[in-house]
Amino acid sequence: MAADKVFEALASRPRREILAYLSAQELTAGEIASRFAMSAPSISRHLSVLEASGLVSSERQGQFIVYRLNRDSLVNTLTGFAFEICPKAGPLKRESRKLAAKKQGA
Amino acid sequence: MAADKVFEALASRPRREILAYLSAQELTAGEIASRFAMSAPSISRHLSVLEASGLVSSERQGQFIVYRLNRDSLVNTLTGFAFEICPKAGPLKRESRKLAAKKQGA
DNA sequence: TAATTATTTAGCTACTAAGCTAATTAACGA
DNA sequence: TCGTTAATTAGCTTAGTAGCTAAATAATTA
Repeated sequence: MAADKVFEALASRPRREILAYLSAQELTAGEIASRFAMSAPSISRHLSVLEASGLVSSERQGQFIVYRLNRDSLVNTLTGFAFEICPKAGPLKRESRKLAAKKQGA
Repeated sequence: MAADKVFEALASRPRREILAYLSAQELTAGEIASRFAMSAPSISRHLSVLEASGLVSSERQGQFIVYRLNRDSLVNTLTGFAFEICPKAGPLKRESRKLAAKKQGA
C-alpha cells in the first residue's frame, strides 16, 4: 500500500518541515540542508525517504539535484484516508474562525 | 506540537486500521483485539499510543474499556497540515471518478 | 471470599530509524 | 587533468518501537 510509505514519511518533523519548504518552491538538496541544524547526509537520507514515498521527486540539474513537492500524492493520500475514517464528514474544510471561537467559549 | 504525536500514531498500519474500525462504532479493547491476529497486550499498546495522540478516548464501563474515535482531532490535524503544505489548494476534495479515469487514460 | 473475565503493565528480544563522520560519486571550471 | 563544490552512500552508535509471554490490576459473578 502506498499509504504505508506516505504515513511513515510524514511521521518525522524534519521531513514535514522539508515538505513545507518545498510547498513554496523547488529547492536543491543543499538549500534544504542549509535550513536545518543537521548534517547534509542526514538531510539526504530524509529526502530519499520522502522520494521513496512518492511525496517528492528529484531531478539533477548539472551539479545540483533539485527537489520538488508532489502535491497530488500528498493530497490524495490524506483525503483518501480522511474519507475512509470520516465517511460522513464530506469534503474537508478548515474550521471557520467563528465556529472555533464558539467552541472555545463553550 | 500535537501534530507530532498524531503523525507518529498514524505511522502504523494496525493503528490506522483501529481508527477505521472505530470510525464505524465504539468498541471495547477486546472487540478490537479480536479483529487482529495479534496479542491483546500488543493491541493495548497501540490503543495507548492512539490515546496519547488524542485520536481516541477511552472510558471504563464496568469490566470493559470502551474506545471511541475523536474525529475532530484527526480532521483538524490532517486539514491543518494539508493547508500548510498546499496553501493554494483550497478545501480538500476527493478526486471525481471522471477526472481519475481521464488521467488513467492519458 | 474465590474464581473468572477484561485489560493493562512489566520485561524481554529483535528490528528499524536517526544522527554523526568519513569516504565515494558526479559535475563543473581553471 | 586537477581541484572544488554538491550530493550521496557506507559504516557506526544510540535510541526507539513492535511484537511476544508472563504477571498484575480491576471488576464481575458464584
